[in-house]
Amino acid sequence: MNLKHSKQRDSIMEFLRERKDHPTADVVYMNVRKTFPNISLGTVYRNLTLLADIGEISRIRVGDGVDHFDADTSPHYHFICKECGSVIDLEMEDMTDINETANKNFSGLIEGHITYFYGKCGNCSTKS
Amino acid sequence: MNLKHSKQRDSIMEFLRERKDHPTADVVYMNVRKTFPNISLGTVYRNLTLLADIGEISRIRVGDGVDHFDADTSPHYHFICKECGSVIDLEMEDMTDINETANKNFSGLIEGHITYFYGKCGNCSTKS
DNA sequence: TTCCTTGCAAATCGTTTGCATAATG
DNA sequence: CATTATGCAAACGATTTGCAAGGAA
Repeated sequence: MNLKHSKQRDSIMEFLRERKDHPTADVVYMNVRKTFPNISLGTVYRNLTLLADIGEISRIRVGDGVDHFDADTSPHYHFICKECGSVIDLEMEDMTDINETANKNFSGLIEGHITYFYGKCGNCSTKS
Repeated sequence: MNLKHSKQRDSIMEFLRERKDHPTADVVYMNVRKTFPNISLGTVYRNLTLLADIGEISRIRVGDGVDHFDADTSPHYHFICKECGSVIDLEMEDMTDINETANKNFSGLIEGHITYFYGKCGNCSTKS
């Protein structure tokens, strides 16, 4: 894959890096538009997909029907608040051992797992 | 919620119960159509959503952009093959303890987790 | 000058919904 | 009869794609 520089892509990366709340494509679009008023949603999607493909960012699917994106590609777990829907990083050790547990009665080959936790975030659990 | 009987719904449930490969709405539609040629996709979606809401079946989101459905509502983990995309039940103990692990450095309240494993299924790992 | 990237709009995909009619209790 | 369920088609939201024009190497 042959890449060329693009100010739009840089701006998307930059925005993603300064946010730790895993924005959606639309949120990226809204914000990058402050710098590039003419950028199109298509361009945002194209770049997010490209960046995810080359491993610069990661795509997070938490089952809310919308893809979230994260500039932090280091392995870590996510928490999703049932109330406000926010996606939060969790500070906990990696559970690579559960792959082996899962492999015990399995005929194929387990290479990894995706886990996310849900409940109420700090904000929403005090309010109620 | 007030329910009335419907042959279409019965047929959907029946089909789901005899399959353990977690079919998508479209697959359900294709198959139930053998019995009810005039059934509409809308009806299939309506019933799958209804059945999932009342807990008769469960909706599985594995990040492939399509919802899968499972007549087995008992808690269990799933495996998704990277090659063929099939969704397979795993026989392993429940890992409720990881909720507490995750809660340690977290300010909110963790109520549960969703985990799925990925890799190559028995079929696809022998072929390659 | 090559060919990657963009903006725009149309298209696609999975899913939902409004409406008039049919089936159920 | 009162209501829920259906079939159909149109509507939807998120994402992708074709194309002609713009920008980087």
